[in-house]
Amino acid sequence: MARTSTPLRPVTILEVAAQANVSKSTVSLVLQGSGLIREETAERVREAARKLGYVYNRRAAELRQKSASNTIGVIINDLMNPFFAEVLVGLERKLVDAGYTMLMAHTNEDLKLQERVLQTMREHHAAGIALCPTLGTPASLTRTVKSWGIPLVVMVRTLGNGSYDYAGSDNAAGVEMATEHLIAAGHKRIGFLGGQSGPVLEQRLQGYRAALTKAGIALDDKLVFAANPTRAGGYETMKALLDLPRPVKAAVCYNDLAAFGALSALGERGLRAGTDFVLMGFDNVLDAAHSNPPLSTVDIRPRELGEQAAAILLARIEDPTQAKRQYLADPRLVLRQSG
Amino acid sequence: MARTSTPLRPVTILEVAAQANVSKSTVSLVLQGSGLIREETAERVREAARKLGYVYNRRAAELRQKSASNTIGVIINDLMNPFFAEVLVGLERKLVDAGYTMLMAHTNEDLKLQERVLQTMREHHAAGIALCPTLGTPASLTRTVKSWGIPLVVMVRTLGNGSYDYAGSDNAAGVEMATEHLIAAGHKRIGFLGGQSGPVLEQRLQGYRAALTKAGIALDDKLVFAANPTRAGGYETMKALLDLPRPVKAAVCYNDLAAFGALSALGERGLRAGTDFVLMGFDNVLDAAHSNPPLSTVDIRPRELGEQAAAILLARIEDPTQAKRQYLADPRLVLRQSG
DNA sequence: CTGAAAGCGCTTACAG
DNA sequence: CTGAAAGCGCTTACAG
Repeated sequence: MARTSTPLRPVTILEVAAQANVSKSTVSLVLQGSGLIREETAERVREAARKLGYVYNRRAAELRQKSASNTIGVIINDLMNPFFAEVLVGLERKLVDAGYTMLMAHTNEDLKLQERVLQTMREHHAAGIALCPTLGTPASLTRTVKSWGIPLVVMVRTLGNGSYDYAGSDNAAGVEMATEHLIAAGHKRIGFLGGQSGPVLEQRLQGYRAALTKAGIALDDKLVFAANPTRAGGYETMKALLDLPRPVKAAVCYNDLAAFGALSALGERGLRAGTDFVLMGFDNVLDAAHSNPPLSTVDIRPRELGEQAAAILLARIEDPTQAKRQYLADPRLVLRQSG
Repeated sequence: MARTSTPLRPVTILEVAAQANVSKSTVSLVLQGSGLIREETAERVREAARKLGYVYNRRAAELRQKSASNTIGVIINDLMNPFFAEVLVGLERKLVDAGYTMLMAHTNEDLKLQERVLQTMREHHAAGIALCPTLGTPASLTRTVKSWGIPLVVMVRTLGNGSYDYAGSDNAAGVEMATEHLIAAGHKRIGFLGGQSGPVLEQRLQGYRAALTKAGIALDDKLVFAANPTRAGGYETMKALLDLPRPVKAAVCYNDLAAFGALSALGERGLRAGTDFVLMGFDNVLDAAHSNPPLSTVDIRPRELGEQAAAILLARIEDPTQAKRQYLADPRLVLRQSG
């Protein structure tokens, strides 16, 4: 009777060895693709494994080898933001290409949860961790993870001034470009919409201020509205901006998501972005090309950012002693309808 | 000298045992939270573990127990679609609450990749798999995974007529409601925009046809435009619809994403959804509340869908013999500006 | 090129 | 309540 697949008693290399008439060491060598075994024998082993429905037991192998697992932990703080979804896709692609599997966790800006998933990844012997840190993460975290012996790449948000592997974007330069673009179009009163306090907001705000300063425009605090970097945040702050006694006709947003919300608010007031009001986003998520109207924004290629983060992490796993690496996406203005 | 954290030689229960002056069995029992050990002893063990920086070695434990890992494989076909991102967030939340870690993979509609990640999850001894199948996945896959001894829940897309755990939505009923809403508003020529061929498109199209039939409106094939369920797809098909010789002023979209693209096309033509044209989406992703204008759509609560999928999978893991379970999100119309 | 033996870090009966 | 011993499925020197 043919052996049907019974999950009850998984096949081990011992059975494969018996079937192929070799010792289990030989089977092990073949499975690892060692060149030490005669091709004829190797084929017989592979045949036996196939026939018996053998499944490689990673845990046993890793335990014996005392090696890290082939998983990489990825911690994202806000998956609902398409920017992070795009980063994630880029990251994942590179990781599976390199033979890794992704352990994914979503922290939703919850520091306690972040601690927990970090611990879990440690227990899983993750080969590396890509972390987009929750707001409020202590700068010492990079050292902590290092002390665990796990390579780490920090993404998007910086973590203090220490030196660590990092993939992000030049936020200040990007927003400065966007702001300058509006200034060049003749605007003097330019709003800034959205963004939670944190390193990224600081950097982007700095770019905003730099552009104004260079143009000799005084900073007007009443024009900057912090808010959650969400559609809702952009929507509310745009309405607040439009309600200002002295009219404003231009704004740069913390990110595209906020800009989409702002577009919605503009529409609600019967205003059309690009003609009645000029608006700049930041990120250039896929959606920006097909919003209503299409969004002018600062392109930092989210997907490539994820790929670069993966490349840095992979290189670090390869060589733990190499110098720290940084990738800072070079911001590029992409002009569409809105601005 | 105090022991500093050296990742080089991980601490084992043997060392903890020595430190606490007990045998390693006792340590093991304490770590598992067994009530067999006197609290005083247990505390001494925990103290020793803490002091030595002991990290639980899951692999060794799982290997010995021959148990599944505490990971759950989640396979998503399109993370760029906020609908799936929301499903994922709901799913992940429930999973970590139950003490699991998520192995995440993105297939991007690539069948070969799906096979590969499924194998990987098998090798990892995933405790369960939540799969949103790639288009073209054979219906037999549910049986295959079952034969591996791994609980499976299928999400969103059905997989043949077999009986299996499933979480999705009542697509036909949802689109029928949306279409009826447009008919009730007096429209007779109603477009259908976007959607790749597959079970979901079939179901939604069926709802569209059912509503027309009930209202005694003849189906006009020239009004249905299949396309990728993306913003670009919605954008292109809306333009094609508007270019039809006989004007059309209403459409239901395959999903919200396509609807957003359609909104963009409408704006480009100087048309305002809600007044010049009425448009319905499907899904009710978060973005729908703040599009320009806010989108009327069919709410299937993506996040809850993910939570339900997790609940079904968790229940199956708990009791592999229980009857098949299905969750079909009950569609609800949410009317905003566009329709 | 192949086989016998030890051991990765845990858990689990089994005695005591 | 605690300890000694076996074993999970692999890999890795070490002989031959």
